Amino acid sequence: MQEISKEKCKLVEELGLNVEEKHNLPPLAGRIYAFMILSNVEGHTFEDIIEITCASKSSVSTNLNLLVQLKFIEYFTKTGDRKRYFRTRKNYLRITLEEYHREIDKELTLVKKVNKFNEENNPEKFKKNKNLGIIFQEYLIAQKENLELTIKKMIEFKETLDQ
Amino acid sequence: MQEISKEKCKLVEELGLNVEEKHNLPPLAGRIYAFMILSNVEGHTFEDIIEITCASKSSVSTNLNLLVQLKFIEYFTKTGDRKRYFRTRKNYLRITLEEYHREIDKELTLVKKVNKFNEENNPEKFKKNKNLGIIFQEYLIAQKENLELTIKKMIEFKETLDQ
DNA sequence: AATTTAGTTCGGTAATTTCCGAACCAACAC
DNA sequence: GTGTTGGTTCGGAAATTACCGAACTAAATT
Repeated sequence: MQEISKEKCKLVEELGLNVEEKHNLPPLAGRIYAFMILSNVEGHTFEDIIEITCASKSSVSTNLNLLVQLKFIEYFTKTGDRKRYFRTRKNYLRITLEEYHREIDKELTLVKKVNKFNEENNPEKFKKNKNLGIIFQEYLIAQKENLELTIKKMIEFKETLDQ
Repeated sequence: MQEISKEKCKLVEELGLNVEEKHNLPPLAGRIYAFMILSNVEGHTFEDIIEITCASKSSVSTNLNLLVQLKFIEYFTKTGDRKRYFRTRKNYLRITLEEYHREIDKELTLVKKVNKFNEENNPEKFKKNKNLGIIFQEYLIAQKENLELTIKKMIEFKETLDQ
């Protein structure tokens, strides 16, 4: 039985909501993941999660498995103990950034297509606005580069430390 | 009665989906907005939109009003004509960026809170991961700065041109 | 006054999502 | 074998969303 502070509860809700919408997860998955990010305990059991989230066994099972499958979390076991112990993966922040990267890439491809389309089909109307389209496109490129740089930084940092 | 190319139709769907999820709009609103972004006609009537989207009067009404209210589009009228003519606002790209900016800002505030929480409450576990949290935080700051720069660029560009 | 035009409002339905409970399974404990 | 622990699976309930049709309004037209 774990004691959880009011502060942590509030932060779990807030971070959970954010996780949920950034990664398009069910609310419960967001809360579980948020809780693990904010936890100092190395490994939470199935039972823990049920208590903390006040959700049913079935929902917790489904959402834990979803998070594992999406590689947001992982579990380990202890010899002579049937329970699973869940925790965030060590590289969960990098995973997040890599997802953002895919998103940006998709948006950039689309914006390029839109700009090209408007340049070809609506030259009168978009002559003046074309530059804005290009500025937008450049913004996305800069963002993508920043992402790539950050991902590289994270990998380097990790590699000098553990593993 | 407007003729719309296959290419445009496909792009409307693709861009519509993107708009829908980036701005959290109903699908129909996304498609309407996407269609206007890709249009060379200055001003589409209510009837136009119904035909193009194959949606009902009520849905079109609701979603057009939503888009107007959120300042994504605007309408003008012609003297001696009861119809409204809808089009994207001239600054619709800037509006988009400003929305992204609010989003990033929210995320940055949250990430700072999370980092602070973990530093204070989970020092053992997060000692090694703290730096990753900070790298993530710095990534968000860089992104925010890029956004601010781009918004400024857009405003400057617009000011030298019209108005 | 009656009709048409341009659009709004409201009630309800269909689709989707999220969660729950109950039944179930597999492994171990007694 | 019977019970308990740790968890999965499945059917359905509840909530939410997106859309539609029908009835409505308000202005213009005949």
